[in-house]
Amino acid sequence: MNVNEKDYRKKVYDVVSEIPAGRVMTYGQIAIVLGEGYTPRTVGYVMHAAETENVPWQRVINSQGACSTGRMTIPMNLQQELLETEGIVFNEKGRCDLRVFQWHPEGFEPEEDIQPSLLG
DNA sequence: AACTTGACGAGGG
DNA sequence: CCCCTCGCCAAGT
Repeated sequence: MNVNEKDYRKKVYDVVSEIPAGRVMTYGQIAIVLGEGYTPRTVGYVMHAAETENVPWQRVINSQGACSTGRMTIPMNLQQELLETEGIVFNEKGRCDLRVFQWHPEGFEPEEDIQPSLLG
């Protein structure tokens, strides 16, 4: 039997559902985790419908640490406000520090490249 | 079936 | 740093 075509989106929602409060993932990162067939753009395309799904859609932001919901149906400040409620800090340019807040699923942890001095 | 449109991202200037 | 260009691929027209 053929697999449900909606499975393409479901896989994205599954990953998003794993993001804990107070952490974020980027569109590109999710595309890498899901592998072939997924690109940052298609992940974004899936996410535009996520507001009606039962997933923490607000925890997905762009690679610069900023919210991309600007001109869409969602007010751009709503996403940021929700994340700030979870403890994420944004600077005056609307960007947060991914070195601090980015979530890495199991099996996708980064190498120890991070300089502790940068976190202070 | 062809063309356009994105909640994107890397790289060059 | 900011700005622009190009690649990416599902969906809508």
